[in-house]
Amino acid sequence: MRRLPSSVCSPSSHHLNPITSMSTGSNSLVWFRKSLRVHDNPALEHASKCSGSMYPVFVIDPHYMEPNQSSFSPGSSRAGVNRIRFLLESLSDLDSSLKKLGSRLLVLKGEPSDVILRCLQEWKVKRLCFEYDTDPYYQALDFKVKEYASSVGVEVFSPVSHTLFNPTEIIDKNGGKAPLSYQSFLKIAGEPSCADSELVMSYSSLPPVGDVGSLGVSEVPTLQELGYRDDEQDEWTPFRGGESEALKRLRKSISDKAWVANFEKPKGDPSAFLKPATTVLSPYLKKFGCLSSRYFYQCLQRVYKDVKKHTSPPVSLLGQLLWREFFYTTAFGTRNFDKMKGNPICKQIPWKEDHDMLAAWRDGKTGYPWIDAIMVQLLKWGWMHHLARHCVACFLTRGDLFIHWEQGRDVFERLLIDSDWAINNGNWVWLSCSSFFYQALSPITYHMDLFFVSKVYLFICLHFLRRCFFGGGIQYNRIYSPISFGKKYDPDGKYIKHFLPVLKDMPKQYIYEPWTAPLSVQTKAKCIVGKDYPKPMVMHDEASKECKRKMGEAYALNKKMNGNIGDEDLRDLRRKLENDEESNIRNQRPKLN
DNA sequence: ACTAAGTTGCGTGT
DNA sequence: ACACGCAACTTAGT
Repeated sequence: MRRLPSSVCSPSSHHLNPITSMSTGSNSLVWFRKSLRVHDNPALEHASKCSGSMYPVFVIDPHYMEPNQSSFSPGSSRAGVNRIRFLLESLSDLDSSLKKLGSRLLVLKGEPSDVILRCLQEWKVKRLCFEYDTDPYYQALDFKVKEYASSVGVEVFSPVSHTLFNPTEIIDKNGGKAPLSYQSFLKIAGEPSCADSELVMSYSSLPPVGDVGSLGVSEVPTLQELGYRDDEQDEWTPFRGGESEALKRLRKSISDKAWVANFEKPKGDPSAFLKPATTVLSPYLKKFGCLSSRYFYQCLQRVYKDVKKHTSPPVSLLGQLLWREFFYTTAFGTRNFDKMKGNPICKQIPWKEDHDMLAAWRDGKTGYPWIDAIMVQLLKWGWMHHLARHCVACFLTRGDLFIHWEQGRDVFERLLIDSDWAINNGNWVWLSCSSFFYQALSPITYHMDLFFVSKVYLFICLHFLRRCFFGGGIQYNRIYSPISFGKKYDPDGKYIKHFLPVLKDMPKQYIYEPWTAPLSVQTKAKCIVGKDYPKPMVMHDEASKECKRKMGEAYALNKKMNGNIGDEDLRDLRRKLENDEESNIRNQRPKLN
């Protein structure tokens, strides 16, 4: 077995009690939450060093897992069936890996801190090991568990191993604040400690599980045993959960060295679904930790070493891994990160509350096939390409509907198999132009040293100065078109036809705008717009113009108030914007007729 | 006060 | 494929 650097254990190393940590021959409990894997799992490794029994535990938390019939799609109120299934597959895979090593996974049900406390008592555990977690839910839960454990003399080992960096350390290095731009994050973060350390990838055997007593331990349950139905939908996610699947997928991705070396995120095709344009490693990395981010990092570095030229962050594959780190750090270092109100880095914007519009977006019934197909892919697969997520998020918020990003966030959080608290919230804040939205200058800055050479460079100089003083443009003006964005990748609409079969016979010149097709064409395609497929809920040109205007006013107010905007200010602005909108419509009406 | 720098748009033209 | 006009920012650091 190979050792890890001690730095990975840092956040709670002060919990190492010199008296209890000497108690060899005692029992240990490894509590799995994320990190549903054997490889590079420091909590498991530490627990396995006990010379008594080791109890590997997973707690089924009713808070997340209680079936809810009144949700808009099958699942619990917090998770769709796709993600619950993905979790159960991950647990089964973990259980079978543990069984091969002479152990097994013990599944218990209940409020996790209650369950863990009972386990500690019943099994006379002396060492409790679980991965450190920055999500607010686990911060509160873990605090309770640690309090109890230290009060009864149980050693707690809680290493940072979900991320490459320790968010606490990065925030400290940055003077107590989370860095707000990717570039500044990279500068502060530097090299991760796993860059030159050996990771523990496997074991020859694990300590045996002791007597489990009367605590209601079970095997990994099935969907049906948990009370879910999966016969209500014809298509489900093609992605299977688990560490074995994660490692298989990783090996397949990195075996194509040229593909890894040339990976550039903004160039991927969001409409590719038969063979997605990205690795689809996110479900394995993010939510359940079936794949170690540190192992992935080392694999990428090995590939980069072997090739002459490769892309770099932010667009490279490594760049994607570091985006995850960036969002974890920012989310951990920001108060009320998942809310607009009371969030110091979030613009206060008078978003609309409109349940019907939200439901139309959520159910894939906006009347824009590109948007609806993406939302159907979310419902069916629990996964979409990153840029496809951008399109629907922009459409819901600042692009067309002007609905609150928190409501879109809730839908994603429930349905995505890779949904992750920090990354999901971070991306919604970003896409709604509520924070971190700055735009780089063009590479023309590189010509600075040539300014004096000729008239040509004088021109470039003037151009540069203009760009410099007036900036690269603010992003709320840059709206993804629900018609043309998809078209440039998939002019035939294959993606739309797969996820919206009602449009499968619509000719390709109308597939992105079926309401423009003559009635004879709609009849022939057996798809009458307004009957078989909805009419567009807003006209994009007008709606996006309206949104830009509202964003402009909201930004101006934020600037004027220096970010200190109260409920009343926001209500007044909302009223003003709505009045303006009405009078604009009134003024336009005569022209339209 | 000033400067530097910040992940990924659209429509139109060649 | 690439270039241009569009409209005309905000923050952190000095």
